[in-house]
This record gives sequence, structure tokens and C-alpha cells, in this order.
Amino acid sequence: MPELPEVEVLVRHLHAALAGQSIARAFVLRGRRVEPADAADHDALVAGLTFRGVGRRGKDLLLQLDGSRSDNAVIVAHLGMTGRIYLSDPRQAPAKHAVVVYELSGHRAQALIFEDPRGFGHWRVGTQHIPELGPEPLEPGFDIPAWLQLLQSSRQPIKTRLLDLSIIAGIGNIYANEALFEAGIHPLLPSSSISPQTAHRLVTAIRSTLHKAIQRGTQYQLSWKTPEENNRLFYFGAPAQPDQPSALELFWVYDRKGQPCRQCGASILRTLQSQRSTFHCPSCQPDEPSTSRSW
DNA sequence: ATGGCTGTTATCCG
DNA sequence: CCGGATAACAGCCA
Repeated sequence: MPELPEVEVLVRHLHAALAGQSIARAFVLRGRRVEPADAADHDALVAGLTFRGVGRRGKDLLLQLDGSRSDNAVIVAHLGMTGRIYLSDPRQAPAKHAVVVYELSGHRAQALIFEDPRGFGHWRVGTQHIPELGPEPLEPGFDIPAWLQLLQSSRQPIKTRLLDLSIIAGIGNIYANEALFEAGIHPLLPSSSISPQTAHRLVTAIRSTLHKAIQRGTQYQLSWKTPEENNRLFYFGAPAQPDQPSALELFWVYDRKGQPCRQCGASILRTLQSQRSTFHCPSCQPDEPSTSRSW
């Protein structure tokens, strides 16, 4: 479930774990999604560099590397649908879908692992190939009037717009659905027909949805030991504590087809938009009067 | 078991 | 140019 909140939580963990650590040796196991793809080139590029810190832009992780001279670098990592980044014992056999493994220097044997079963993610060192992304929804400098103008520029359904990376960064299918519910907006509503007032409500809903998810994510106990424990960072199946609800149990609409709306009891609907599942409550997110009936 | 679904997004068409 | 469909891929579930 790597959307902005999950990436943000991962960034914080990785920053704490990696800052100051150096790369002893790099292995490329699946070059298709890696730059440089060649194992020797890759190792030559990053071996000996030290992690300065970890940040993100949208759903892209940015791992900053310092060299002794001016050979600094940045890794742009994207988790795709199923990517996971964690620390592990380098003496263990690499995970089945390991993409890159960085052995870290120091007496405590540790390796940074990027694995990605579906292979939709990527791991690029020193790339300038970062796509143009829309504004960061949680940044204080988020220019709401300008964003409102962007919404006015298209009749595309609002949910499709929220999934457009050039319109706003970091939102994926889950939080697009959740934010639209919180704002009480029908996902099919044409973007251009959203009033300023409603757009403000949407921004507020986006921010609170993402904030809450980050908050929840930071409560999960970090453990790199097993895939199952790692999954707690990303996957909504497991509760943070046995007596706490799982994230799935906290969603308003996502993956809740046919279940009663937590707000009004109406049955949640599932529809398809651009080949992605859309969930909404027909009562809390009513259709806007799209056609005039004033005959 | 076969088909349909899944957290993403670059690219290809009409 | 815009926007929808597709492709990349593995795994899980009914």
C-alpha cells in the first residue's frame, strides 16, 4: 500500500536507520528496473558512499548519498505496487524478488534490501529522470487558489484528477477514494464543476486523510525481521496491536463494496473508473445535478 | 483451475 | 492535446 503516507512512514524509519551508514558493496539482482543496470557499474558508483539522509517527493523516496569528494549522488526509489525496502542480514539468502542489495559497512552486518515481486517499482542512482509532479498536499506552501485553477481546467472526473501525478503528488487509489468520501464529493463529478468552497473542503479532506494515515503508520512497531512484520508498514491487513483495528477496518469506503456506510448505513458501491476500482457512498457522496431539468 | 482482482505509472493510441 | 486503455508482473482469492 505505498501511497504518500506509507512512503512517509518508511522515509522516517529509513532515515533513522541509514543516516551516517556507508555502503560497502552493491549487488544488482534484477537489473530491469535499476539504473545503472549493470552490477559492476552500479557497485562502482555507490560503494564507499555514505547516506546523508532519506526524504521523499510524492511517492518517490530520495536517498541522499555523500562521497568523500564531490561524488555525491541521490537514489530515486519507487515502490510501485509491491515494492518493499528494509534492512536484513546480508548472510541470509536474498529474497526471491530482490532487486538490489546494498551491504553496509561496519561491524554489525546489515544490508539494505529493495524487493519488488511485481516489478513496477524502480531504483535509480543519480537519475535526472524525475517526472513532473504536482504540489505536495501536506506542504504548508501548497497554493490552494492555484490548485483550484487546475481543477477548473478539465472536465475529467475528480477522482481521476486526484490520481493524476501532475495535478497533486502522492495520492493513490485508496486515499483518493477516502478523501472524496471525507469531502462528501461524488467521484464522477467533473473536476471543472467543483466550486471554490467544495475544493477547499476537498483539500482539507485530503490533508486530514493523509495525516491520519501517517499517524497510524507511525504507531506500528517497526521490525525488519520477517516479511509479515514488514508488511505492517504497508499493508492494511494487520493491526498495529492485536486489540487495535486494522487499517482496513478504519477505511470509510475503500474495499467496502456492499458494506454499510459508517456514516449513514447505505450500501457502499463499487464502480470502475479508468480501470481502477472506485468506492463511494451514494448517500454521503451524492451526484451533483449535472443536467439541468428546467424545461 | 481459471479468471479476475490488486497499492503504480509510462506509453500508446484514437 | 486530451483522456482512456494497455502493458509491465506476481500472487492471491473465489
